[in-house]
This record gives sequence, structure tokens and C-alpha cells, in this order.
Amino acid sequence: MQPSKRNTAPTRNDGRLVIHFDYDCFYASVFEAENPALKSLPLAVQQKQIIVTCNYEARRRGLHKLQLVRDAKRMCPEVIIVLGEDISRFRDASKELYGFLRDFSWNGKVERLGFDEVWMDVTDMVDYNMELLNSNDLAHSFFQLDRSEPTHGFSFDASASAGHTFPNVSMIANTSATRVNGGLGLRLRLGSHLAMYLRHQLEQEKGYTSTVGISTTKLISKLVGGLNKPKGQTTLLPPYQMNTEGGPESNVMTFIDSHEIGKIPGIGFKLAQKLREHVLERAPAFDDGLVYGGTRERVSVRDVRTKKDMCPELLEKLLIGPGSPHGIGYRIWCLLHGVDESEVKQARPVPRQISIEDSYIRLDTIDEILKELKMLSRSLIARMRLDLTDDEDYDIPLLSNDNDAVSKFHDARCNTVNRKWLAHPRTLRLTTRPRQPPNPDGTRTRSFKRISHSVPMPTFVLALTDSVEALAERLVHETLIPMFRKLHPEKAGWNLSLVNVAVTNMAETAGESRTADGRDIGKMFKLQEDVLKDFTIDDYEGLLSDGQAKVSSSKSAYSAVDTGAETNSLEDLRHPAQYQTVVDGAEWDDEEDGVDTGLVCQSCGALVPSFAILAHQRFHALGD
DNA sequence: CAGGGGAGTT
DNA sequence: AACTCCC
Repeated sequence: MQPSKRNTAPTRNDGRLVIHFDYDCFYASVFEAENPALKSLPLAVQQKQIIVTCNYEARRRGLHKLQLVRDAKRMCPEVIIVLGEDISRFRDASKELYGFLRDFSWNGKVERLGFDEVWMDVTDMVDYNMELLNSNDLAHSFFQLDRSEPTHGFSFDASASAGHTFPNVSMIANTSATRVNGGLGLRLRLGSHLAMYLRHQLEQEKGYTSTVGISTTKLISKLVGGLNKPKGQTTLLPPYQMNTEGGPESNVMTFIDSHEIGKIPGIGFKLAQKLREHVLERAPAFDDGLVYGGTRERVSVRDVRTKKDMCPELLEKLLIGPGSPHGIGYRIWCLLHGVDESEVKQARPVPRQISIEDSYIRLDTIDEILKELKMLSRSLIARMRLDLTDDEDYDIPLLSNDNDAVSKFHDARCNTVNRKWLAHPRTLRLTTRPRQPPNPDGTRTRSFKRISHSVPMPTFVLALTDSVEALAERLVHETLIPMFRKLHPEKAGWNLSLVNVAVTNMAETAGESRTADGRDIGKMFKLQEDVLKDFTIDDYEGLLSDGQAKVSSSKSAYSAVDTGAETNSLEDLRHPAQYQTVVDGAEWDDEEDGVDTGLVCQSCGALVPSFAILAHQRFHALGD
């Protein structure tokens, strides 16, 4: 980057419309939805000795999240406390609400974070409805929820936004003004009405209230939603563009600048501490303590952004460390300016990993280990069957002319095992957290370091006809105990504070293109976005020297990837012509099968794991 | 590491 | 395999 452009703010791209949902006090709401009588009473959810969350009746009486049960009872003796250590009901409710919201989406870009947050990219819905507006009568508008059904939707007043705004002023209807910036003001307004409609649906149909933010990125929609909790929604008003000479201040900058640095999603504990240390020029006292030796401890986004010599390169130097991605300096630089190009990800059909863990005060005998591994294995296999299998029935209607299939359908119906794997894990991992041996002086250093060992997934676990119990037994003795010996070769002397058993590295089996909701189409979209992203990044470097004219080049990139030729060359990039994809078989009979999906080198025939392809290419380049 | 997850990167 | 981030 050129020295003169060091402090160039990243360019905003506000072409999207993103809504962020956060269900109000989710765990408590799950119990209230099951038993509505609880709604009018103070209710708290307990895990171990902690109130993990409580409803607003309880908060009115002084209770709060992460409070000791004892303190909560003292403060509010009437509080109703329910146990929430079994999280399955929360997981189920979360999936149901997620599915409910996703059914409104046109593009499938609906992403969940944890159990209680969802982003929706509704750009296509909003832009479609922008075209339907009658600019002479915005107050009587209709939002169409289905492109092929003009009457399916809701009426709304497009001359004002729904819910709260930041800044907190009512948006005065001004048609000529709203058309600047590609109509951003008006588009946000439509987004706010769609958000309001979806919140009402969520409450009416499912009984859950939510707090919502509306903006153009994941970052800003999530942050701005936090302004009106609970049961509120907030839209960040334009102008969004950075301040130019004499122009108005960007509301994005105004909004994000005052946030504590550690409150920005993507800036976690470690990064926040490093940034605070740099700004304060000394070690910060605590995570978010306010005062240290009488001096100011709070470090805001503005403090970091305006610190002397601040630039992407400095951030990179400051923040690079083990586990942190390269390019983090530029990413954080963008976050400091409220810029976040990350996409709302499409729904994934199956999870990337499933893990079960438990923590212990003391775990130091092999008998206890055996018992715990058995428990964890049972849970894990049960979860695998729940989350990685599908009912075979779904395929039958497609073959309904086939008599065999029809009778098979009935067989399957009567059979308790009529499921099949949507994906099977290729890797099994055992993780432990050893407790530190005591120091010479008797004190104990607390360590939360984990160690792990992975092996190819033993395929017998996938036999759906065997009982969970029998499979767990076999898994422990044949696989997990040997893995444990590898992690802890000593006969004794260890003491564990945590054990985790996980399956990862999922291989999707049959039926990847089964349904019309289009995972294949999803992949094409993703491919295009990747190209667009790469193009935009290169483009960004090239354009830095003249600062402007971002949008038009992004658009030309988009039309370029629309052609078949471009798509093919993209394939070539991802799978160099020299390599052929190894198709991972759907069989898992009993061969201790191919562990890693990779590519076969067409030069030497070697099976090369994906991560080693570049190295392998270099090998040939040097050798030849 | 509240707890018991989950997603990503090098 | 270890680390960082999110809830």
C-alpha cells in the first residue's frame, strides 16, 4: 500500500439489506412458550450455580444474567427457578424458529449464530418491492412476500420507517432525498417494515419476541439492534458514506466510534487486549474495567482508529499471533470503520462437527475414564443419528410409480430404522484438558489448554441397525481407549478437568441435489460470490490510488462471472487441471476407508490431500 | 475459563 | 493439532 494512502478509510458497499434477530432472553422464553402462565412471573434459568438468563419480570426485580443463584434468591425470594442444564429443548426451539424465518427467505441466506441469533440477507426481497412502490402514494404501499403471488404480503406505510431509528429522529418523507445513494434511505425503510412484519409473525405464530437491527451488513445490523432491548427494532439511518469535505457525518462512523473496542463482533478478548495495550501504551488492567490507577481504562473504537500512525499494516503487526489469520490487520481496519463485507451464509444441510463434552472437578482413574467415555459416546451416537440422518420417506414420492418403491415405503414406515445418513463423519477426535500439577510453592496455575488426538472414523458406528448402547461400548474399547493412551501414555498421575468426544470432517452422502430448494444452486451462488470477492479485493488494491469509483467496477465483475466461460475458468482455479477430484464413496461397509478427500495428481498419480496441493505443485515445479 | 456447544484459521 | 472467535 502506498504511504500516502495509509490512512485511507475502506470503501463502503451498501448494496445489501441485512436484518439481525436476537430472541429476547431466549432460554427463559423457551420455558414461557411451553407454559405461558410463567410469562407474568419472575422466571430464571439455572445451570450449575449460575442464573444463565431470566425473564424481564425477574429483571424488573433486580435479577440479571450470570448471577449466582444464591444472590438471585436473596434479591427475589419469589423467583421461579428452572433447571436448564439439558440444552436439547433450547436446541429444538432454536431450529424451529430458524426454519420459520428461513421459509420467508427468497435466497436462502439465513444464518444462525448460537441458539438465539439469526441474520437474514433480504436484499432481493427489498429490491423487488422497491420496484413495486408508487412514489406518489408511499403511505399506501404493499410488500409482496412471494414473487409469484402478488396478493401474498402485507400493507405498510413506506413514507416512514417502522420501529426505532438511529439517530433517534423520525424520517421525514422526502422522495427526492430518498433516491440518493441508490435509494438507501427508502430501501432501509422497506427493510424495517419487513423486519417488523417478521417479528410479529414470530410472536403470533411461535410466541417469541425478538430484538432486531436493520442495516446493510452483518456487523452493523447486529450492533444497532442492541439499542432498543427487549422487543424492539432499530434501523441505522443514512448517510452511511464516510465524511467527505463539507459533507454530512457518516451515521455508521458516529454509531460505531463510541463502542468499547471489545464489544465489536470479531474483536474478541485477545485482540481487544492487544489493542487496548497499544492505545494506553501499557498493560490494560482487566477485560473491560473502567479505571486503572486513576486513569481511563475504557478504550473506544475511535481511540483505536485515531491513534497515531494507525493503519492496516500497523494493526497486522500488532495483532498477528498463533491461530490468527493473515490479513487480520486489514479486516480489523475495516471493522473500525464499520465496514464488513462478510456474506450472510446459506443454510448448511448438516453441521460441520458434533461434539459432546463434560467437565469434572477430578477425573484421575481409568475406571472413571471408562465410565465417562461411555456416557459421552452414547450421547454422541444419539446426536449423530438425530442430526446427520434423514427419513428415507422423502425420496419415495418421486418414485411413486414404482411398485417396489411403494412397498419399500410401507416397509420403511413400519420399520423403526428407516433413516439414512445425510453425511458421515470421517474423523473422530478425543480432547482432554489436563489439570496443571501443583507448583513447588503449593499454588496451582490454572491452565485451560486442551490437547487432542484424531483418528479416521471407525465405520461400524454408522450401523443404524445396532443399538446405541452396543455401538458406544465398542467405540470406547476399540477406539477411544487407545486414543486416550496416546494422549496420556503415563499409567497414572494425570488428572483431567474436561473430556470431549467429537466427530468432524463430514462427507455428504447421497442426495446432494435431491430437493428443489437447491443446494446445488446454493453452491453456484457461493462460487460466484467467491469470484466477486477476489475481484473486489484485487480491485480494491488497484483503486486505492484514486480512492473512488468502487461500485461500478464491482458491477462489471458481477456480469463477468455470469458467463459460462468465466465459471469454467473458476473451476480450473479451484481444481487445477492437473488434478482430479476423488469421489468419496457412499459406502462405509468395513474397509478402513480413504481418510481424507483429496485430489489425484495427474503427473505422478499420488493422492494429495487438499491442504497439500500447493506444496505438491511446487514439488513438481522444482523437480521437473 | 458460567456452561456446552459451534464456526473458522494456520 | 492448536488457537481464536461467537453464543
